[in-house]
Amino acid sequence: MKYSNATNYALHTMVHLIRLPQNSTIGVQELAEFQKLSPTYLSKILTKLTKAGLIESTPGAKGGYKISKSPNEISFLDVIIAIEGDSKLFNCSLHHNEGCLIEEVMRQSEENMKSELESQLLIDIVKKMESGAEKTTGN
Amino acid sequence: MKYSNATNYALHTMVHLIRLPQNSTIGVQELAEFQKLSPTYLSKILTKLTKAGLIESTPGAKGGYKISKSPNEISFLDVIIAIEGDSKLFNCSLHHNEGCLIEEVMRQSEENMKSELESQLLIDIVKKMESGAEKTTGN
DNA sequence: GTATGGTTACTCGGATAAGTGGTGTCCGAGTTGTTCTGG
DNA sequence: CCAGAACAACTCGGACACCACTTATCCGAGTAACCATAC
Repeated sequence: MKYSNATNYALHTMVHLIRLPQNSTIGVQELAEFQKLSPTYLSKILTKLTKAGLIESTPGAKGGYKISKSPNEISFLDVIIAIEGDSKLFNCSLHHNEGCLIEEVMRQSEENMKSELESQLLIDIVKKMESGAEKTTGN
Repeated sequence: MKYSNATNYALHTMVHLIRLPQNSTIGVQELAEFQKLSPTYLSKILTKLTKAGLIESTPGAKGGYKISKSPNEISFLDVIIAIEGDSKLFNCSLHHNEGCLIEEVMRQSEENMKSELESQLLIDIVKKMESGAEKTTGN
């Protein structure tokens, strides 16, 4: 069990977008270049983020992507669900008479993780980065 | 991101083994039958549990599997690591100047989940099952 | 100068393919208990 | 009755195939800004 790399790219992209001056857009190639991955693949990820309502795209020349919601409404969990989907991590395939006790425990542990991810906002990361090391552009 | 089915099978098998009378062994086919999966595949899973030191096998006729450690020392996390491995869920592939802040958050949320799984013991599930519904064999 | 058409710079989405890991089967090898057989 | 061999019931491990998903590429379509040309 691992997060897909797409989740990694999505999170870094979101942080990058939040750091942008408001209402300015940025193209796929520029986003791809700074993460050292192909623009075509990144666009797939951006499509998912768009469908989740986290970012929005303006087509045509001078087009690109920008944040759709207010930065302090976007949590880690939002981005992760946009990429990974929101299906449960564990599903008991056996058919029990009633609820599976094992599944209950697994679900509880999953909730513990998600509640942490839900409380962590991307804007906090950005603030830390900008206060911590100003000289480095380090996304 | 999902747990593999093998983890599901492993957990149910462990619970089943714990419910067995002490020092009695049970064969693969019997374990496989009650979970409705092929013995050959289940043996792969049992091999992993054996290597993790959770169960032990006695070869030859009248052989089979049994719990290796005391039941109240076995947590959910032990079983999960035995099957899934103990690699981190999230790895930042970008090379930053220093530690990745995103990775830090992800790691923290993972720890929240693991600490829950570590505190939950299989024996607690067994106790609940035996006190709750005695008529049903249903694990 | 204004309108029209073409070019360019983008996003969008489908089709496709390689790579990887989970799932599952097959088979041969090793081990131990049981049974059979010869003395 | 006893010893040793054959057999059966198991686990163990490697090799292999299949399938699903991730990762990644290519290409055509749609859209909007920009530019050139003609009137």
